[in-house]
Amino acid sequence: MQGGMTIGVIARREGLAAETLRYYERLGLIAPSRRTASNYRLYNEDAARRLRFIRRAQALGFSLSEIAELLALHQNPDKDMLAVKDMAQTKMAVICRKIDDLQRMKQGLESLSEQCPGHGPTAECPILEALLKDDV
Amino acid sequence: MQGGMTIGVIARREGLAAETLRYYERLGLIAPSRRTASNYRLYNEDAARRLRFIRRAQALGFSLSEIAELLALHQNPDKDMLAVKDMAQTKMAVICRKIDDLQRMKQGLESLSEQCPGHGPTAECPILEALLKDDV
DNA sequence: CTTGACTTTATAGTTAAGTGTAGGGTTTAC
DNA sequence: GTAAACCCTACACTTAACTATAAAGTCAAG
Repeated sequence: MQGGMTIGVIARREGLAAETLRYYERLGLIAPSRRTASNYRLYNEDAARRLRFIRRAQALGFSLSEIAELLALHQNPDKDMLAVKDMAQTKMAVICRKIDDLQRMKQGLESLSEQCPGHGPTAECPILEALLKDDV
Repeated sequence: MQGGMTIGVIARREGLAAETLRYYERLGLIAPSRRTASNYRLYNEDAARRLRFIRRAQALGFSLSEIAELLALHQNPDKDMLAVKDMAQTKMAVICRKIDDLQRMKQGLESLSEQCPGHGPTAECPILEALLKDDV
């Protein structure tokens, strides 16, 4: 078995399950560089680099389909890096909105929590009362 | 059809789909106060209050199963409001961690975006290069 | 008395990113 | 030469919160 890593070897090296690699292949994210006579996938260092790309891009909040787009942009010499920068900035905007939403949730929980004495029957719990109250 | 709202009426009033109400019922979140002779669900104001409870609790980041717990706490006179406060504080901690994660993503995207001149072939894009680079 | 807008149940599909299984073939180590 | 560990495909399952469908029954208006 020379000239490449089998799926188990590269998966172990990159900290993924072999099925995850096959899944990524179905999505068009990575393909083995070739197959053995017995149809085993063989991967090279380029595949390992792509897997690290995927991991890092996921850590920045990109979905697998967005990562496929990013990889396609990288592959295509006619494309401009503006497209990449645009994706990064769009993603930043999405993340900022999520942060805002979460901060609003946090503040809501904080102010309700402050009103709760912390003991007594739940029927008098100010948190539950606030959630149940009639006014919209 | 007196003495209650049919599923379509309360759903429209609360801005939900009727199927969502049936779904909530399967999860044990709300039940109609009674059924007509022809087996139609009938809801009262209490159900409407519960639906608003669900909506507000969702807006604070609680899952439907957590909301079921909250409603059960409210129903049970033997329970203490400490349990509610604990859930609120646990949820706050979860939200804080999510905010941290997102802030780290945002900073990563920001610093990569700053390095990108914004035009030129994608092969030279510093964002893609950073994601692809060999060192761990 | 029929048409259309409701309602009922049970069941299946959606999204994202995997994970698990069945039923087979292959390679490696002893 | 055989057992363990690996690989193949195809398909089903997972979670959360819905959403949609089919096939049937009910209700209100004209």
